[in-house]
Amino acid sequence: MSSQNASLAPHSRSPHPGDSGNICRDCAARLLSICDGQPEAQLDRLAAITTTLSLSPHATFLNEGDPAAHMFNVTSGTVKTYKLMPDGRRQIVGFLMAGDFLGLALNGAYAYSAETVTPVSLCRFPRKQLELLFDEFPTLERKLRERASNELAAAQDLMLLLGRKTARERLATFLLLLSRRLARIGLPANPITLPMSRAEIADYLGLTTETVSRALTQLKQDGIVSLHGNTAVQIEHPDQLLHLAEGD
Amino acid sequence: MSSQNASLAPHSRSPHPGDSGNICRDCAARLLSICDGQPEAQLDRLAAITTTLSLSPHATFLNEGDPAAHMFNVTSGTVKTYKLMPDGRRQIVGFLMAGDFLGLALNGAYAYSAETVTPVSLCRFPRKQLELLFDEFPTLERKLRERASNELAAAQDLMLLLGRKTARERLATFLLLLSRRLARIGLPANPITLPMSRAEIADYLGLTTETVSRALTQLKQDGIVSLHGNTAVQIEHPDQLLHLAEGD
DNA sequence: CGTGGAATTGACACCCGTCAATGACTGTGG
DNA sequence: CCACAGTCATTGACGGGTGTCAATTCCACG
Repeated sequence: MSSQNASLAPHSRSPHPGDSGNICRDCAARLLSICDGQPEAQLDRLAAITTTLSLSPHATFLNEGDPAAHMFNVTSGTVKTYKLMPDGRRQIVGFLMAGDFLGLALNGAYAYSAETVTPVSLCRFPRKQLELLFDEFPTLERKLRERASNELAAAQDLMLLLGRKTARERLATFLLLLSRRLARIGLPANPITLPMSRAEIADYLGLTTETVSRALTQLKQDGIVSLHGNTAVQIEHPDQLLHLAEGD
Repeated sequence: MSSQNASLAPHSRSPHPGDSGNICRDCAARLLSICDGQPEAQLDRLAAITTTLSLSPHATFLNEGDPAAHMFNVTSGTVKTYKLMPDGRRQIVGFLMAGDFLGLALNGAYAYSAETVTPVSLCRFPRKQLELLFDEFPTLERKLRERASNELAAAQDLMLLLGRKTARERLATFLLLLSRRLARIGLPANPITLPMSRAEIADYLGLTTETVSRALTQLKQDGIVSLHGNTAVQIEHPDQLLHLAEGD
């Protein structure tokens, strides 16, 4: 049951002659991605193997266990990557935004599934061809290694969260992480606009939607945050939120 | 309070002339590590910047937040990497054995602390010089990227465990992981010899020692495993253990 | 064979999950 | 512009799994 994905809508804008630039050189997410700092010549080569896609929300475009034929770069929107247990329990292992790379493979198969949260645009690279480019351009491989290291560090932070933090602390940590992340990609950091649902937050934090809701209400009642609608969260006391997140 | 570590005992066996080989070429863990498949010339260069260390158990040799001056490769024994919260809560993010690489940095600082579990020997590389070697030998960087990818996949498996599995399932998963890991480095896979204490298992699985103990007793009473002393665990029904680990 | 730390076991409390009901948004159609 | 429906979020009552605290028992080591 791979790719039960009706709304995948490839806008195959492969580079064509007559363009003033190429899709990589003009990429809005370039400075955020592994393409940052790559010389023009390499960008041209990269563009030649790139396909850009636009997906609607809630589209599964990658299934855990499927042969890892492609790698991706998110250029806009939010993607969730997750793992499922046979009985349906779900753990979201990452929310990916502009500049983030995905397509991690283990023995040639994807290690997780991926689904869009919002409308998303991404670049798709054939895995084999991208690996060949790595051989040619070590700076690209360097970028990817650095990226992998950062993700590993983030994963370990999440392990601490999942293994040792209370529901309240998890939510506080999450809000701060998201705030910083949004800032990095140039979106407002303080009235945070949550791209994802409570259920998705819960699956990321190892909780239930009810517990997320209760924890959020509690933060609101403590005056640490305020809510405006379901998706806007204003952090009223960043310092208190930080203390909460770190558990002291 | 960096390196409050009395038992660090560097046996500085830097390479010296007259040796039949170099410390990397003769390394017992070479085939398991990032050094696997590297040509002789690169191993010589690597050996030139390598210091080997022998540490006794429970030695902290790396502190979260300290400047990341070195990177390490475990050649024998078991190391734990962990993160601490201000109030003392601990999450072990990995047990590292022969062939494993550590020294992950975030903004030039270590992302976790590391402590020996058993007697350990490791190779230490100055970070700066190792990075220079990466520039020269892309195959080395490739190895490291692959390693980082694998660790990321392992980290995500652990996230699923920490976020969604019951105590019983966590322990089952742990025993299977450890069994496979021991096999890979050439140690017996079925009567598993646990290098770590119950408390360390607990800090890895996001539980308490009491819960680990209870879960283990339960597995024993179900006839799925049997215990011989505190450190030997025999898996009687690998299939049942596997089902348990996956939650069905 | 004795000693001390580690592991196990027990009693109990509490946080969070479960199940269920209510309430609040969003978008659609009258 | 409003009414309505459907989905999502919140709130409540309750139970269970795991943490906490304490007392044994076991085991490795001298």
